[in-house]
Amino acid sequence: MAENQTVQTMLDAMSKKGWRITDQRRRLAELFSTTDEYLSPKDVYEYMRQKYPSVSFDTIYRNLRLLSEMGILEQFYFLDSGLKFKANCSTHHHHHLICVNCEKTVTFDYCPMWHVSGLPEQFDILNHRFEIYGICNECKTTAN
Amino acid sequence: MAENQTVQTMLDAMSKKGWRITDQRRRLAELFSTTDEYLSPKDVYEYMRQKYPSVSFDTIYRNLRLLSEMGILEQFYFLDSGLKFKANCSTHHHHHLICVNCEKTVTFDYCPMWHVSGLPEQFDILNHRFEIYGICNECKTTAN
DNA sequence: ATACTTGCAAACGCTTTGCAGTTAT
DNA sequence: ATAACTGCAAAGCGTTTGCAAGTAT
Repeated sequence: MAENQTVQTMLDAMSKKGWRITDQRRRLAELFSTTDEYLSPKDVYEYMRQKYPSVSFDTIYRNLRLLSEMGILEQFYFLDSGLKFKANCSTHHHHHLICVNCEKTVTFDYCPMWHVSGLPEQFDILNHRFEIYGICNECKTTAN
Repeated sequence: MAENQTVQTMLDAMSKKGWRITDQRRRLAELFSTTDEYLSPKDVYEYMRQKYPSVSFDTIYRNLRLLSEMGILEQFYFLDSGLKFKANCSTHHHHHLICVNCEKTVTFDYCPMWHVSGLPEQFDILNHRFEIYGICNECKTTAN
């Protein structure tokens, strides 16, 4: 996906932090650089298992956590399907439409902080979260 | 809290659904009608235990889930502290400032959907989420 | 050579379930 | 009276941990 980080960007970031580039981590980078949907640890496990049948869940979790901590991945907790991960959009500040059916995301540039008003003065703002949920075009037109 | 639902409102809603008003549920309603912070199942358990020492976690969970399903409570998953609950603000549409330290919420009326633009046409919007995170005045001025 | 990473197994915490006894309606 | 609710115990699930063997640097 055009917006995503490349495999090389991710691997470079890991190297810079002193982490080793193992086959599993390379494959993990490949996975997240080519999908813009949220993936559960189980999704990742299933994917990794295709190439590394003996991969274990704890390795998946460890790497997902490390990648999240260094900002390569972002986490999102879906109330009905639990914790999921996707590549962080590093290009520029933006927000997402999220399809509640397929969980695909679409980015848009509008930021509500441009216009927000009526906030209490004495509150130090650190960050914000704005997401719009709906049904994407494909899910509308596909019977499921 | 002025914005919250009253105990009676909650109990009426339960009765209307055919649920029975047990002592525990009354106390649960009391708890959520008088706090505007997010509470974890454990928080609720500790509170309930003061009056009903033999209360069990599964009863807490069952009632929290039921109250959430009927819209009396809303759930929120904090990535660092897990699932929490608070009374749903039934008064009118608004959004929240959330203090990342004490998790107290402050409401404000501005809604980003008033101004949002640049969205893909073919996406059916169902709902949205907008939250601002920061440090509230009390947490700023209190050393912790 | 060394420090990091992996897979295994076990533990952990949070949440749910089945069931028998109890309680609100 | 009866249908719903509770508490108990046990199970379930997702996630984390300790450790010995393996691997990238």
